[in-house]
Amino acid sequence: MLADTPVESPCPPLLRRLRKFVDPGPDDLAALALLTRDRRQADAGTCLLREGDSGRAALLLCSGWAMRERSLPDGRRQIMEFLLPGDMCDPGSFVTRRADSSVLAITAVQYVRVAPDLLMDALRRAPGLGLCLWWMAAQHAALMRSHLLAVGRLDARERVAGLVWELARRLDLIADGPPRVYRMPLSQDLIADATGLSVVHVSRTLCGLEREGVLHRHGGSWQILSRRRLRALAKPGIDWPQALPESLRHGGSRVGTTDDTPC
Amino acid sequence: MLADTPVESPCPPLLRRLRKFVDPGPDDLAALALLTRDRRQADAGTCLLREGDSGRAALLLCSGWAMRERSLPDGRRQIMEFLLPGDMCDPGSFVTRRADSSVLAITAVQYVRVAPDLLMDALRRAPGLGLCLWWMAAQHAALMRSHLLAVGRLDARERVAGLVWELARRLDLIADGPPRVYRMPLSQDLIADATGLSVVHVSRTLCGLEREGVLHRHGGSWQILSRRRLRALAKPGIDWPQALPESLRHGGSRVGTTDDTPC
DNA sequence: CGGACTGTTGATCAAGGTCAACCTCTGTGG
DNA sequence: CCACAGAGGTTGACCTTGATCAACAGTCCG
Repeated sequence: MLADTPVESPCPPLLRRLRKFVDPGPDDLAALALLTRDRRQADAGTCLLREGDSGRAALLLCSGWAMRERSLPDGRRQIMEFLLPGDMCDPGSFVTRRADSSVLAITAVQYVRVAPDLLMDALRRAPGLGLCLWWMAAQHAALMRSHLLAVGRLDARERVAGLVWELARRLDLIADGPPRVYRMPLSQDLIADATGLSVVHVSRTLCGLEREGVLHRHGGSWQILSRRRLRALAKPGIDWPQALPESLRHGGSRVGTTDDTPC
Repeated sequence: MLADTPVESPCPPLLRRLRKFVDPGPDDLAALALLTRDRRQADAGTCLLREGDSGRAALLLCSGWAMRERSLPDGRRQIMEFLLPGDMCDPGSFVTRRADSSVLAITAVQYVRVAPDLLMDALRRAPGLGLCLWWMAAQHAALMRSHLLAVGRLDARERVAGLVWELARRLDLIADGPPRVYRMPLSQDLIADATGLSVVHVSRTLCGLEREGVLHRHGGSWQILSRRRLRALAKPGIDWPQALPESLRHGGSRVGTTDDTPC
């Protein structure tokens, strides 16, 4: 049985998230722990995965911040998402020939590189893990849709506020207690490329929000002064992330049926 | 064995796509056919899935066009994607409590509603089906990233050209021979909400492209006059979609290992 | 024939981009 | 200890893209 192999603490932020929303069984957790053998680290600015690469592997971010971006020959670029500790960065690459976007470390990071066959193996042994991945992928897709809505239809204030709100919420999820001050290693340059604005306008917008007493920045520390107003600005929030539906929870390795026979 | 249950032709466009890129085994195809029992149809304008709904089911579009959109209380909306015949519209809803976006029929459509346990069952019996879904999800995610790049960093001409280019390519994939004239039931209103532009500006942009001899419209028929120039405008194309990597193909029900024992 | 819907065109306006100067840190080397 | 460089941030002036408003032209349909 997988359940009693020695478990070296794999990735606390991820576990915290999964426990809260998906409720994986002990076998699944053990299988997950086995995936995290190939630990690595990288300095800020390093490219963990380059657009066009064919080296197929999923990345699991354990500490630090990273981002996924796609850029054009002329220098324009769009940041697709910021990756926080506990984020699994596309297992989709397994079924794809070349990466369509790059992943860059924003700060120094620790991460795990998961090879395809390792994951496939784990999936076969602990089917509940598949559910976890599926859930993460679904949450991720919803987040991408929020970004698309933001960039396509919100104005500058809303986009910037939305980004700050999103990141604060995501940090809440992986911290044990929601902090009053958030550490966010974001240059305005990054915010601009994530929101589709220019650096200058991001500066203006942030100053505006600060002047109105919505938030306060100092160094890399962000404080949300008016949760209410920030949230109101960050429209597309819906309730995110959502827990796995009841019918699928408390199942451990069970995959969504009502009968109790394992596998 | 599933392989010899009678197969009522399920959804030709989907099969065409899968055969070309994923190469599913006979068991997988049979399992797929069994999923398509709950056939339905809907008129243009009908809402197939409403934002906030908790009814969890995947939709498989068999004929006609649909779209996924998300809208704000004040009327702004963003179209996330257009759904063409053969598109599977988020099996992600299975692991989610409420839909974060709506799916609307653009034309009259035929579609299949796949219930969660039906799919879960099929996945257990024909594991290769999981690979198909995984592949589709990965392609879909890449497409969403293209949209995000477009809306965030491309100008109006590039966005509109990009959309036309994308749709033409996708139509090619599900047709047997690439047509010289594409039927696209797109009002400029839809194009606007998909590209994050205003209707008026879409009109101007399209007229511009037409004046320059890049494309030609008449009624719902679109003709690409200069493939080269349209493609050049539609930057973010990468090569999409990508076939499944060799190591995973020709596997039928095998899931990415080299040994031949089934399951 | 009249209305609804979609597309086109012109005039005007505003959100946000661009360019450039300047400022504040922080770290580095003399 | 100071001088300096470089990165990131702020501010102002000006310009451009695309939004908005409004009028009008086709087309479809009862």
